[in-house]
Amino acid sequence: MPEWPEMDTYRRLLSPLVCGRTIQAVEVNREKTINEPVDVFQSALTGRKILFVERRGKHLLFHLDDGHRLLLHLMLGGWIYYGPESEPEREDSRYQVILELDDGNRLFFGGLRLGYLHRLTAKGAQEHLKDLGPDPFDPRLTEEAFTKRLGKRRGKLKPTLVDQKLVSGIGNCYSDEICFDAKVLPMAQIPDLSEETKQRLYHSMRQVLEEAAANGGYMDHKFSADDTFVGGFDEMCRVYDREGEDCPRCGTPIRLEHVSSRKMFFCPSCQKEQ
DNA sequence: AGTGACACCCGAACGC
DNA sequence: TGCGTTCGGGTGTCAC
Repeated sequence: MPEWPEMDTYRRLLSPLVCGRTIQAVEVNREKTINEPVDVFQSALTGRKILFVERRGKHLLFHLDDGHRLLLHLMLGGWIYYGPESEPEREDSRYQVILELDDGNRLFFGGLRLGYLHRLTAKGAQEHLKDLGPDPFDPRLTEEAFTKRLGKRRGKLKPTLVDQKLVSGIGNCYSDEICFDAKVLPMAQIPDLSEETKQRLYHSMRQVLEEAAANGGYMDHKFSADDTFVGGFDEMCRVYDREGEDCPRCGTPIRLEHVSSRKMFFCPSCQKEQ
């Protein structure tokens, strides 16, 4: 669920808090979340300094002072919490991994059912991310580069937008929001799209992701005790999870359809096939 | 190359 | 209310 805006929000919030901090202790409550034996993971991380935090697509990379990286993917329903103590209503055991920092705060990784936190070499991390497409805001991904890239694809628009090889970071929610903003149906066939529509998709992609990130994305977990920012975009979604509600543009009820077990929310009136 | 099916996992939602 | 069952959703992989 966490997509580009959610992960970039985490990166922005975490960077000033954890850069330069040393990991003092590591708690692992679910061994499958990590990629090596718990004792190896713990002793390798203890004493390591976090240099900086990088986002690649929906991944977060914590760069460590020994050249290794901690690679995080929240997948479905994962979240991050930061503070001296966990969220009051949540037991520590609900968190799969907890990193204790040298300033008395802790980084809590929760909801990692399919998500993971892997300790990798620089090479290992690179290998893991080798198939990721460009970032939506990569300066090399110009309007022309994007429309060309999209134009090479066949098939339906939505499955292509969520394909991390096309552009990295777009998932179920924002693909629907982008299609709505660009006034095109998510089930439209890419070869049918006009050049203008592909150009609109490019600008909608950047506009929607930027607006969502500026409002804290749609995460439903607080980042810290006094956090009122994360999740602010939840009520700003135009179509996602709004089946039956009025389209904010034309008033037609939003429709939900499934394509290969994937939800698509759209306005059947003001979003078009081309 | 696109499409669909499946496995992974477990909290949440649902049904009785 | 409470217990058992089903479902969802990103990604990787595999078959067609």
